[in-house]
This record gives sequence, structure tokens and C-alpha cells, in this order.
Amino acid sequence: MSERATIQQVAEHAGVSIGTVSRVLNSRAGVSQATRERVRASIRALAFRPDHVARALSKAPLRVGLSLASGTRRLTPFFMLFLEHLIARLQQDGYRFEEVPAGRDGLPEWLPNGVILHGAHEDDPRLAYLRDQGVPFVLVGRAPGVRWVAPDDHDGGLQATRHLLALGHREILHLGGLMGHQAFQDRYGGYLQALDEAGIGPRRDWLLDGGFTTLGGYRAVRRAFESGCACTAVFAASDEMALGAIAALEDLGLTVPLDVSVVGFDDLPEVADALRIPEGLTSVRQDIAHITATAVTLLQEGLNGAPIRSETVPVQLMARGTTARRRR
Amino acid sequence: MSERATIQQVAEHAGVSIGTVSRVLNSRAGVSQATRERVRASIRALAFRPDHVARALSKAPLRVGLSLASGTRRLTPFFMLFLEHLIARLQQDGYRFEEVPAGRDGLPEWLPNGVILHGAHEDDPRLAYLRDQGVPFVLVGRAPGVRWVAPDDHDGGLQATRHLLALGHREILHLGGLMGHQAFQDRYGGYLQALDEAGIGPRRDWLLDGGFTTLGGYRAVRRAFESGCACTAVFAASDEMALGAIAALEDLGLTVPLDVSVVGFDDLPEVADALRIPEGLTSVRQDIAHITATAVTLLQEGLNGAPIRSETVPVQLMARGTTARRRR
DNA sequence: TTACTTTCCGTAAGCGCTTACGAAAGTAGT
DNA sequence: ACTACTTTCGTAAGCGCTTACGGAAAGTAA
Repeated sequence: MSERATIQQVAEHAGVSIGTVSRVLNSRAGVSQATRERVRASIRALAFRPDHVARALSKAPLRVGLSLASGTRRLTPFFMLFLEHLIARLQQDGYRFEEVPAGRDGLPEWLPNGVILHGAHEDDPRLAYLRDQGVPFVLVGRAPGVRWVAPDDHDGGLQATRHLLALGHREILHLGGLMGHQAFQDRYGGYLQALDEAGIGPRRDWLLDGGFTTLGGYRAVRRAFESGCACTAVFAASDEMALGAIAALEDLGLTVPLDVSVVGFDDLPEVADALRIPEGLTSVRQDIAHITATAVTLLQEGLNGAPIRSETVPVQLMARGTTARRRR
Repeated sequence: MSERATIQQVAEHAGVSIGTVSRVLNSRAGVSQATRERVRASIRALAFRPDHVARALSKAPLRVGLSLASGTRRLTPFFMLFLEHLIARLQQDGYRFEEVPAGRDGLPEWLPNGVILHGAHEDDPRLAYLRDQGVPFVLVGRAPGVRWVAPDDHDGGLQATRHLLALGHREILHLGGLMGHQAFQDRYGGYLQALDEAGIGPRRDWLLDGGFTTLGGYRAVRRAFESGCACTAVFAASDEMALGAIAALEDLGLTVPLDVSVVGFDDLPEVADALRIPEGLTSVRQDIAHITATAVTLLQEGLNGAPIRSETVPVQLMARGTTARRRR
């Protein structure tokens, strides 16, 4: 029923050899435009998808590892999605994937050919270690002098806050946490810049620590409003915290978005599904697929000895049902 | 540095052919005890681990799929761990893994050779569908007339509640949710039985719905205690809810475990790490590795046409820092 | 001893792909 | 028209395993 076509069948269908098919699959040179098209047509006709297992076996055994910051909460929804995308991408390209276990000192115990790092600080010992070992790596995050890819966190904070300002809000809470981390620092930075543009001074008591959990967001927001916070909007640095914020507001008798607007960050449908607001959570969308694809590309460059290059991937505010024009 | 040994090298080291090595790897017949030992020694000596990619390529292309109940929250910590273990196990055995996408009606769009189902009800249409299609499957859960594997949820509830009773507690809250699901029904059943053994009648207001989230647990417990609940212990049907319960109690000025004891379910260190109680969360441990391994074994039996068989895997209470003897 | 089993193990053909290598055909330079 | 490239593509040798097949060695029966 679900027998998949092989490269052999595609070759026969197109009247060429399997070598040629492989070449067009990997878009390598040495195939005329005409046959290239013909092969592509056969691929489509047979719904051919290369077997990644065979691919990984025949390719040079390139193992790419993922190394996690020791403090990274592995089970965060965003991270799980990230991992899923990364593995899918690597597989598709015929690479092997292995998680690099952190030994003592947080340094890896053994090394694959290339590694992708997640959640490292600028002065993380692993960066220096990998550089010393000569193992190419790319950081998902930002640090000077290394290959990195990161979403435009600053711009995300900017977009979210401007959106709130445009709706007439003036007192805007920021629900953050993990303030040592660059990503969240940047989101906060965007928020501050937007406030500044609007001539609104930042206030210490508008910065809440939600620890990047739903419960943390709930407790922080509840406490803030219980002690008389007059804010009409909150910008949370993650969807989970936004969810917590919404629950807290509900429990205090406030309705979202009529009384208070809430915007999240990440735009994970899996998280926001818990919401009872039909139009969904207003949130800053990160393109995880884009980020992981770029990470892999940069790593390949590193393996080829190309010069260091980094990339920022854009984010976009998705205005939905939890933000509304300010009233009163 | 990290060049792994191949079967070829093991064969040379042991002075046999690769065929023989493969036979001992798969523990097939036709190898004398003497050479079997010798090969095993070489395997250890070279720290040989078979390459699962090559394995998957050479084996009959057996694809096993995982099908999720449509309502299953994919990003639940327990489920992520489950998935991780399942994939590792399948890989190790040289099987391919693919997630089976649910089409409309919740039925799969195409079928692999065998499937593992998670979170299905007894009358889930997928069960009948797979049976009709003649595709072997195993259910992680319980249902009559099919191959299934499940933790002993009832016994877990029993152990947890008896533990609390043994510590002198008499008013014990149960924090559940998703009451349609068999697993949670069973945990509740164990709780009820333990209460009954102790001659304590169950009370409607001792059953809370925490929706299996941390926040849900928090809200339910907070509301209960705010409206005068005099309980001294709570048995939560998941670690996440237990965490929420603990936070709620804290916020109400109660300390755990001095004022109130809390026991969770699943025993996921990743979840309980958020706790500030040094000795950790008292919880009912599920052996995920055992469950997934059994699921794969049962599926293999199904593929071989063996008669239907099911298995319950034991759970064990891990008494730690969130339970203590009742005072007053 | 011969004939016939049984046990043990080596050989080689795959699994589906990638990629040197070299042959054939086309292009250019003289 | 002849040499010298260049482009295009087929051939075949792997990647690290599994497994059907068959041969050699060893055991059993006469």
C-alpha cells in the first residue's frame, strides 16, 4: 500500500542512470538542463522521496551533535519543537544526529564532526573549548566572533510593544525572567526602545519575573495586580507566561482583552490551544524551521572551512484575540 | 578521536567472519558457545556498538508508526520522555520510525507495518480501523481484546494513598483531571480503594480537577483551601499538578511537608527540579524505558502473528521530601 | 569404514543511496 | 581534419549491517 519508490525506479522512468538522479537530487553540477527537468518530472510523477537512512549510510559519516546549556530546561515546548525541526532537517540532509552529553565542567565527553549549541552565554566555556578542539559549531543565540543564528528578539519586543502602544496603552507590564540570557535581554530591550519612542519612561515595577513558566507568569502577574498595578497591557516574553498572565487576570475578575491586553512570544499553537479565547493568542511568531535550517547551513559552511558568518532571522507579530484597544 | 569500531574489526579481532558476529549480535542460533563468548569479548574490547543506520538499511524495511489520540497534548513532559525512549528503542533494534499523521476522522492517512497507539479510549475508532486493515498494533493503555501495555496505575494510586495514610493523614485530596481517560480513572480507583481499606469514606469535595497542568493544579488547590478545605495531604495524578499544588499551598502560607504532604505521579526529575525542596518530590515512579521496550516487543510479536498478549508494568512509590507525618 | 545428519561458520548478495572515475559526445582552436 | 578540452552521463565501488545459501567439520548409525 505504501511502498515508496526508489531511486532506481526514478532512473528507469526518466531513462537515465541512478547516478544522474542522485546528482539532480543533490543539485550537483554535471547534468544538462534538459535531463534535469526530465528527472524532476519523474520524481514528481512517482512521488519519490529519498530514503534518509540510506542517505546517511552512504554519506561520509558526519555526526552532528547538539549540546545544551546545562541550565536549559529541556522540556520547554519551544525547545521540543526546535529539536524536532532540527532532527528532521538533519535527517533529510543525510546527517546523523546525536546528542552530546555534557561531562563534568559542562564540557562534552566526546566530539562529533560538528555541533550545534543552544542557549550558551557569550563566555560559555564550551565555546572556547570547541574552538580549541577545532570542531566547527554554530550557536543558536548570539556571541561575537562565532557562527550564530538567532531570531530578531529585539525587533520582536519592539513590534509587540508598538502594537500595544498603537492600541492606546500607556502602562505596559513586561513579563520576563532568566535575565542573564541574551534572548530575553533583547526582548526586553525592544520593549524599552518602544516605550522610549513613545516618550514613556520605563518603570522598575513594570518588569516582572515569570521564570518562563506558566505558573511563574501567573504568580507574578497576580501579585502585581493585587498590589495595585494599574497597567492595561502586558507583554510576556513567552507564550507560556502569557497564558499564566491571562489566567491570573481572569482570577482577579479582569477580562482579556477588554480590561487588559496580553501579547506573548514564540507563537506556539500547541501552547495557545489551552486558551479559551477563540481568536487565539496575540504573539510574536518565530520561524523555527527557518532557524534550524539556517543553523544546519551555517554548520555545513563551517565544515567546509568557509569564513564565519551569522544570521538574524526576522520575527513577526501575529495580532489576534488577546489584544484590543484600550478603554476608559 | 571518536572513530567507532565496525563489525568488520570485531570479526578480525575475534578471528571469525562478520556473519558470525552479526549472529551473536542478534543472538541467533548457529554459533557455538565458545566462539559466542569470544566474540562477546571482542565486542567489549573494542567498545563496539552496531550502527543503527546500517542496521535499519539492511533489515526488512519495517516502519513502525506512532499514532496519537487527537486530544493528546503532545508537549506534556511525560509524553516527550516517552517518545524519546520509544525512538531510541526502535532505532536500536534497527526499525524505522515515523509518526502517523491523523487525517480527517482521526484515522491515519497511510499505514506503516506496525503501529503503536498512545492515549486511545476503548472504543477509539482507530482500534477498529487498524484491526480491519490487518495492521498489527499495540496500545499504550488498556482495552479488551487488543495487545496493550500499561503501567499499574491502580496500584500507583494505592501505594501513594497508603503511604499518606501510614503517615497519619485522614483527609486526603485527590488532584486529577481528564476523567474520561482510563489511566487517570485507575489512579483515582487506587486512591478510593486505599481510603476504603482505612475505613474512610470518599468525599465529593476531595476530588479536584487540575486538568493535568501545573497551573490547573495550582488553581484547583488554592480554591479548595481558600474555601476551607481541612485536608492535610494531596495526591496529585501527575508531577506537574503536584508542583502547582505545592506552589498554591506556599502562597497560602502553608509549608510542605509540615502542614500538608504532597505526592505526585510519574517521577520525572526534569519536572521536579523546579522544586525548592532539597529532598525532592515524593512521587510514583513509572518505568518509561520498560514500558516502551515492552511495547516494541509486543509489536514484534504481533508482526510474527503470535497470539494477543498484554502486560502491566509495576510502578513504585518514591518517598522523598514532600511527605511527612501528620501533626496536630 | 561409508553414508547420512547435524552443527557451525564463511561467503556473498543485497538494503538505497553517494561519488570517484572514466567513456562518449560535443566544442574550440589551429 | 586533428588534437585538446569540456560537458554530460553511465558504471561500479562502497557505507555497515543482515541473512540465505552452501561447504566443512564433526557426530551418528550401519
